[in-house]
Amino acid sequence: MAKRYFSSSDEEDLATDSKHAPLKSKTKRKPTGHWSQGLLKSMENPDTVVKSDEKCVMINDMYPKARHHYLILPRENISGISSLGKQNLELLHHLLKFGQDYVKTEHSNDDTLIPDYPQFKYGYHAIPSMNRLHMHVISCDFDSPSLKNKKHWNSFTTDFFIDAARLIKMVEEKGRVVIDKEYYESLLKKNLSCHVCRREQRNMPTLKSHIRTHFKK
DNA sequence: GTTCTAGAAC
DNA sequence: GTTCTAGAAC
Repeated sequence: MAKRYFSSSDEEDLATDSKHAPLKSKTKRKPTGHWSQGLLKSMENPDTVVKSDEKCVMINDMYPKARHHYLILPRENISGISSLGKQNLELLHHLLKFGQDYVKTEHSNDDTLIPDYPQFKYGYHAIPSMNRLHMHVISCDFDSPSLKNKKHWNSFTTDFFIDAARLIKMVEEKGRVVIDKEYYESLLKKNLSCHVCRREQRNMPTLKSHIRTHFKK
């Protein structure tokens, strides 16, 4: 059963509204109801939470882009990577270690799917869609029905995905994370390229079947 | 972030 | 005719 960011009643309300109100009176949603605020609800949803401690909460990504895909969010309200400063360095280290420890205990016995390639990666999207700082913990198979388009692909397989260790280094050296929006947006539009052998692929279905050729049978 | 779908690409 | 992508969503 899929976990949802919004209660179905939210959507029914809107549907009812458009049916019975021809003038389409703008139903002003509370900010918390907007899709971009969904992670906060997921953090509070026991069905979605995988593990937590006093500083952070780990949840299952609702639309996993690989066989294993988690998000780790600090309990502290930090809107995103652009809000980070040196005062958050200890937290950033904690989030990374939290994810690595989880993978070590829960996935160390997993069969190696792609030989000579990292099994998991840890990091942040340069331009995230969802509010509240969240670190991705994702297995590198990228074998998932929810991975559907070029943006999905490039957001995990290009430098748009900022490795957690690299992000920490940026904060250590510059005191914050500077995002060149145009540059990172351009990465999302790059041609599809296999993350393992870097060969370009014609389209998504081709790519998705190609990456399977790297899997250990 | 997703869903939906028009029209491009094949 | 079918597959696939990409942009709107009030």
